[in-house]
Amino acid sequence: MTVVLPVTPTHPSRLGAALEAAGVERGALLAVAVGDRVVGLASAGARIVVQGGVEHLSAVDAAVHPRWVLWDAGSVRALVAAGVRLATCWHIAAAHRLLHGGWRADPQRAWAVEHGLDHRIAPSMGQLDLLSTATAAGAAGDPADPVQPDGYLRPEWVDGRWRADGTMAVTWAGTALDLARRQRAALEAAAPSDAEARRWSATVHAESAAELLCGELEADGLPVDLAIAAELLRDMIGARPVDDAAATAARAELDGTVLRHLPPGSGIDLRNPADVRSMLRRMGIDVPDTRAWRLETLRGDHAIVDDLLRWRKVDRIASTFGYGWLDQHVGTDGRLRGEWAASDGAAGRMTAGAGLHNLPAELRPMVRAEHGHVFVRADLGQIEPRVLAAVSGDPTLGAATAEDDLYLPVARRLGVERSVAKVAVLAAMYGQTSGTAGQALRGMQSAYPTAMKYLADAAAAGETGRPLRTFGGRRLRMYSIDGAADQRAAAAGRGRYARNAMVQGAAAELFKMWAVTVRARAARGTQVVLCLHDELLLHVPSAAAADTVDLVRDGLAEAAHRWSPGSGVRFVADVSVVDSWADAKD
DNA sequence: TGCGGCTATTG
DNA sequence: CACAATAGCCGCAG
Repeated sequence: MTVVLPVTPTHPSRLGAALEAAGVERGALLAVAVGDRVVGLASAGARIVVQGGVEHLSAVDAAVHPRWVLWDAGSVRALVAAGVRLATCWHIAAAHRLLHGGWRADPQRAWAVEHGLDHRIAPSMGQLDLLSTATAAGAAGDPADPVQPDGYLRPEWVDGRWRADGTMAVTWAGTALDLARRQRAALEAAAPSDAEARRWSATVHAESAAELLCGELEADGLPVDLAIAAELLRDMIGARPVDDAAATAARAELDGTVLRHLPPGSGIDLRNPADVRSMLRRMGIDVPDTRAWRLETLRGDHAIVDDLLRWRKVDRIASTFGYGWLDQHVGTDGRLRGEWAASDGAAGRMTAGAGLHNLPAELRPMVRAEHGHVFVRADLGQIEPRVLAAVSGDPTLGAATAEDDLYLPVARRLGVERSVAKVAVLAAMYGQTSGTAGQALRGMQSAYPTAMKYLADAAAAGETGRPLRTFGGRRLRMYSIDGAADQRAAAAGRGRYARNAMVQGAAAELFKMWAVTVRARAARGTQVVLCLHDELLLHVPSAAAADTVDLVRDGLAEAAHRWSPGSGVRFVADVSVVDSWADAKD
C-alpha cells in the first residue's frame, strides 16, 4: 500500500516522523531522487514529496539510518555538493557492475539488463528526433509512467524530466527502488549458497559506500602545501616561466643539455622515440627501444645516456606534474582534487585522476596536513598473497599469514631464499612463465596445491572465455579475442588477466570494505583524503590521532571478518602518524 | 580530431 | 617489463 505524504520539512524531525510512520526503519531501502528544490522519496510503504532542498537528509539519515537507493555517481555528486553525507546506500550502478561486469552502468542499461531486455537497442534521447515506427510504438502509453509499454525506461525520464516536479520525483525514486529490489533478488538467485549470498551482499553494500566515499574524496581533495609545492618544482624544473616566450626558451635550454653532444642543427626531437633511437645509434649505442631501464645499464658507454635520462626525468615532471598541473588541480584552498571512480578497470579497483594515484615520490613532500591536523597513514602488508590464501582456502598458505612477513614461512617451506619465494608467489599470481621463477614455481605447486589450483582454474576459464566471479561476487567478463591475429597468444593473455583479476579484484573488495568501515567509524573532523589500492590516508585533528590509529586497526579486523568470516587469514597494516605523506613510516 | 605506440609514474 | 592503472607527446589516418 502506497501512502503519499506531502511534507514541507520546516524541521527535519517532521520528515523523520513521517518516515517512521510509514514503517521505514534502520537498513530499509529508501530511494531518493534529488530534483531542483524538490526531493522524491520512495520506500516499500511510502511515497514522500519533500518540498525544498536536500539539506535535511543528513539529519534524517542519522535518525532513521535507511539504506538510501541512488542511481549512479551523478546522484552522489548532487548530494555531496549540497553538503549531504549519507552513511550507507544501495548504489544501482555499483550493484550492476558487480552483478553483470563491465563498466557502463547508466540507469537505462541497468534497468534493461535486470528486466531481461537488450540494452543495445534501448531508446535514448538522441533517437527521439528521428523516431522510427518501432520505437514510437514502444514509447506509447502514459508519458507519466517512466516505463514504456515495451519495458524500457522513457529516455526523457532518464534525462531528468522529473526534476522540477515533486510527483514525478517520487515516481522516479519509486523506479529506482523497484530496480534495487530486483538487483537484490538477482544477486540472491545468482549466489550458489547462503554464505555466498551474504558475502556478495556485503560486497555490494561496501561498493555502494565506496561510491559515497569517492564523491567525498572528489569534494574534499588532498591537502597540499602550495609553498612547498612551488619550492619542489623550482628545484626540479626551474622557476615558473613568466610568459610563453620564457617557457619556450627554458625548454630549448633543457633540450640543449642533451643536444650539446650532437652537431648543431641535427634536427633531433627528444620527444620522438624514433629520433632518440637514431641519435643513440649515431653514438654507437644500438637499442631496440629507449626505455629508461634499458638505458640504465648503458650509462657508462656515452655521456649522452646520463644526460638523456636526466632530461627525461625533468621533462616528465615539467609536462605532467609542473606548474600547469598545479594550477589546474589544486584549488586556492590548497586541496588537490581529481575525479574518483569506485570500481574501475579489469578487477574493480578504485581509480583517480589528476595524478592522485601516480604522484612521483619526489613530489609527495608537498602533501601536508593542515594546521592543527596530522595524517594517519595506513597500508596493508602483502595484501595479494594474503587474499589468495583467503579466497582459495589453502590451509598451508593460510597458516603462513600468521606471520608478519608471509614470505618467510613460504621460503622455509620451499627451501629457498626469501627473495626467491616472493618472486615465485608473485609469478604464480601474475601468470609469469619465463624467467627465474620456474624452479620455485614447481615448489609452489606441491607446497600450496589448493591456492595453485584456484589460480589455474581461473586461468583456464580465462583462456576459454568463460566468465568468472571474484570472492565478493564481482562478475569478470572475458573480452572477445575473435579478431586477434594470434589466437593462442591472445588466449594466454586472457588467462593471465583472469588469474590476476581474481586476486587483485578480491583485494580491491577487501580494501574498500576496510576504507568504508573506517569512514563509517571516523570521528567528526576526520576525512579520508586518499585511497591507493592498499593504502589509506586520513586527515585528522591532531588530538584525534591516537584514537584514529586504533580505529584504522580495528576497522581492518572488522572488515576482514565481514569479508571472509572464519577463513583464519590474518591481515596486517602498517599505521603511522605523519605531517607529510612523504614522511617515513613509524 | 581520434587513436595506437612509446614513455613515465604509481600500487 | 609478469598484473593493474593515469597521463603526456608524437605520428598518422581520416
